Amino acid sequence: MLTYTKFIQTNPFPILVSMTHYQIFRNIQKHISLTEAEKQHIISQCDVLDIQKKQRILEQGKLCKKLYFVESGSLRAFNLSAEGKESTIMFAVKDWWITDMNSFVNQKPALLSIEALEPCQIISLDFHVLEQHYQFIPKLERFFRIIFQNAYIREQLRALQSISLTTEERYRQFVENYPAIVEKVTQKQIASYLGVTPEFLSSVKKK
Amino acid sequence: MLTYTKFIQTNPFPILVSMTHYQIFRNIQKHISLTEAEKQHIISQCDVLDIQKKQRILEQGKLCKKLYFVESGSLRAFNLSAEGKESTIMFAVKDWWITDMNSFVNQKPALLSIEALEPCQIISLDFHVLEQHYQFIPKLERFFRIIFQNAYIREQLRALQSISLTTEERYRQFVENYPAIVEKVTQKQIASYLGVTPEFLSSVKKK
DNA sequence: CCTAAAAATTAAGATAGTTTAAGACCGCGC
DNA sequence: GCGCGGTCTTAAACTATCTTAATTTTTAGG
Repeated sequence: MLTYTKFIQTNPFPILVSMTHYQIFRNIQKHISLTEAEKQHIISQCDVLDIQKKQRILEQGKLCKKLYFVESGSLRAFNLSAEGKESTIMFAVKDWWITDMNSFVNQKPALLSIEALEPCQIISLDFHVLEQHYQFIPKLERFFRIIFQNAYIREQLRALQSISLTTEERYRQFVENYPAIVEKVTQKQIASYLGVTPEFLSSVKKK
Repeated sequence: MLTYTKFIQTNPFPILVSMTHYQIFRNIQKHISLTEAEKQHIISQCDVLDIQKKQRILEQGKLCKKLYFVESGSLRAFNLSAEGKESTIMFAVKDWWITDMNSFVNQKPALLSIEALEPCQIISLDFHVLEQHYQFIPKLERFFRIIFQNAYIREQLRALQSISLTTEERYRQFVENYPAIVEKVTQKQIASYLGVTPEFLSSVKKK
């Protein structure tokens, strides 16, 4: 096994910077532990991107080749229907993963566009690079097993709420569960996440 | 590595039955490969259950300790609201996994009851046993990573459809995506999956 | 084969949500 | 400091969906 010390001795890079300042590693290490060498290896294969407000990192209809982690800022993933109606699928704030997972995993055209709500720093992982990481750092399988497990649980709860609760109840739940998001997004975007018109959400809130 | 032949020679069990007749291993081996010894190990820690129509394997409000795989038959997972309204979260037919994942993973009270729609043979995996399997057969992390990844993709698509499509469109999608399920369940249950009343679904179908 | 119970259909009146349109209120670039 | 575009609110008319209840059809069990 490649230890930290051994890595330093054999390090092809002149300087080994500790990776602890990256939020992404704090995120990963909530579930598995990584050596400094592994972190160095991972980050060396990532792109760290600064993007502006309204900039899009994925365009509906294209192939999605990247998985994104949000170091700072916030983004929105949404679908635009043939009739021009936007439906927000998810918001991502600091410390969240985001992509069009179906497009990323199955290399199908994206149903979603992803757009920055404010200036963001994000880390992008390429599809093929991630597949290699799974081979060389198998504990990443465990990490993403847990990530997807939680994502599945969240989405299933959302599906339940969306078929069983009234709009008012769903709005309350949203505000309660995601207070950090409520502060960053417009009411129109919340409406498009709940699946109602902004006018109707406005009238629901009045009560 | 423990091969099949070597396993027979050292097998503590008097008879080694090939496990290929279990659907669950065909399911697992869609994504990873298992040795006969590993299959034997896994199955020895499972319960294979035969349950009758209408029998419940999970009751809303209780702790869910098991993950289920459907060898044959079909089941339904649903939530019963305080007002007495049933919402169907998922159907599971042959070759599907089913449980209240939030309850199973986080050991919280179940939001769902799970009930057989017909006589079923199911395989049940205990929570703690699965955690041990992850340790001793790490490739199971990969298997469930893929399973949860697909489950997440499906649920996210469902969430999108439920906020963006009309009832008629969602009904069409359901029939198209799950023809095997449509044949086994009542229209009332489909309505409760789509989040509409049976009366309304009936009137939608008339057109 | 018969019957009771559940499911499906139909229809009328009530509620939830949309559409359209108008006016008030920003925040931002010139 | 002005004007422009996007957002939020309000309201009226319209459509989708629910509720209730009655009627028919299907199903399961003895």
